[in-house]
Amino acid sequence: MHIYNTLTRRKEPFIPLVEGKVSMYVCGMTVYDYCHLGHARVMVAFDVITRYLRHRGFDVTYVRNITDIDDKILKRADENGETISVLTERMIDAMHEDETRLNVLPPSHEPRATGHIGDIIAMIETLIAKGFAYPADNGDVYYRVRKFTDYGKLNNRRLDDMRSGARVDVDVHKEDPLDFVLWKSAKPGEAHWPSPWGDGRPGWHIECSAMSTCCLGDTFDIHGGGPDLTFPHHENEIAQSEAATGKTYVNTWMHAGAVRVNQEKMSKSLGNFFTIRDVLAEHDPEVVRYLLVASHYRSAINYSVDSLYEARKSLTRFYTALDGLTETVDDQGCVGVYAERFTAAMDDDFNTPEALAVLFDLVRDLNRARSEAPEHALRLAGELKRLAGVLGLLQQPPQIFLKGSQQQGVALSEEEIEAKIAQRKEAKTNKDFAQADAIRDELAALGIILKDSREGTTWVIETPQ
RNA sequence: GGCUGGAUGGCAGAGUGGUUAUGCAGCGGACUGCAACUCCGUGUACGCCGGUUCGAUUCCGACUCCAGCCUCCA
Repeated sequence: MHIYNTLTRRKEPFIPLVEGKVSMYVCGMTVYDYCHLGHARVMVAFDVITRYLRHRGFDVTYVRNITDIDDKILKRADENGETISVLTERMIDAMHEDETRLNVLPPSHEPRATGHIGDIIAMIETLIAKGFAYPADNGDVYYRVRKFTDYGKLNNRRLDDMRSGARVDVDVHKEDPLDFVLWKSAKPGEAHWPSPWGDGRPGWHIECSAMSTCCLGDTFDIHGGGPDLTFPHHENEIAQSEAATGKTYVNTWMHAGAVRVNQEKMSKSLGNFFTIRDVLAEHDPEVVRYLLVASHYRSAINYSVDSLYEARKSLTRFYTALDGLTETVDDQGCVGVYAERFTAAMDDDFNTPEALAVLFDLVRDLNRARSEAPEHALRLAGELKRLAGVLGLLQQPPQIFLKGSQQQGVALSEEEIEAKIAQRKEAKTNKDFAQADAIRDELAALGIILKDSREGTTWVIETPQ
């Protein structure tokens, strides 16, 4: 199995620290607002990774933190006239709801920054004791970047190049403009915790170092996150943790690709983001998940209504193939070639597009087998559902997907549609094809597509444009 | 300015030193009362310029363009 490592900028054989076990930490949400599709991308990417690693037999401990104390949270709570805990609890609930709808499994642990203040303070004390950090006279504690000689290794940056970029705040309290804050002193009225340096709150980067070490140990296998976290966040995490422990922090760094809109990154600061809940108000969650799985996790994806349409069409093909086949448990036999190809694709840095291509090949095989070799078709259907399940897809009953899930308003009830179909059957029996076609056209105008077969007539909801 | 990715057929999107990705759309055929679904067949693809090679879309170098990070952002 190979995974692309941001640190080395190449695919490497994946060898976990402890055979058969994987320790993984992913930077989660700062809970001051609803999650957008960029968050969905990270959630789904690492959900697929976790599911696949477990499918491969690894015992995965997946930790994803929640940042529940932060400048943006203070600001938003203040704007809303609510306490930070009321705000963060509401956003955490919303986040859990979003991920459940996207069929994202909960992480093994979901530590919160406010639950680890003691660990954070302890790590800062270690850094001060080792000379990697210093308290300033304003009550802040800063990390002494130049003391950590490996600083910049994740991003291939040198401190002196960054200086010339001149995009760093000059702060009279810092020894060096590039030093970053570990502990922020509280202004009057701000949420705060007591510390050896006075009342304050943790800086952003230190919480991840403290929580990951706390949950997974000084060194662990995989650290993941969004594309914009490589610098400075993950660089700073390395500086903090490796200075504090003297050990390698993380073996494999993984970063998801960006979600774009009109070729621009979807982000809070650009204001061009779609929240997950807004998108799910109009689209089947599985369609959104499919869209995210249909591209490789590291490549950028452009979000558009067209791309959702494509995703729905693809899922329709899958569900149409599964429709009417009660999957048998007997997944042995001569269908193993697909599992082999699927595994080969996923072993290669979680190549989900390739894995889906294998499943499409399986679908063709299945459709071909439907009439001539029904038992083979059943086995293939079972295999399709099993493999797609590793991607968190195709677990709905086909009819539920094809007849339109909850969101889509259909003008007729199922009974009314069945009545129309019965009328049309009557007309067909009487060779009144004009009448039969009129009924079919009438339903088609409502987005209901009829399919005749030897067994009778079924219907599905047309993929909305 | 520094750093990191990317540029594939109408669209989306993998991959490979020489042989079909896959999906959607298109075209031809089968099935059908006619359709839909499904199946069979099918097309002009690898940004640009050099280099290495018997042969490069795939390796190397230059160039152009796009995106991201360097400031809170997944």
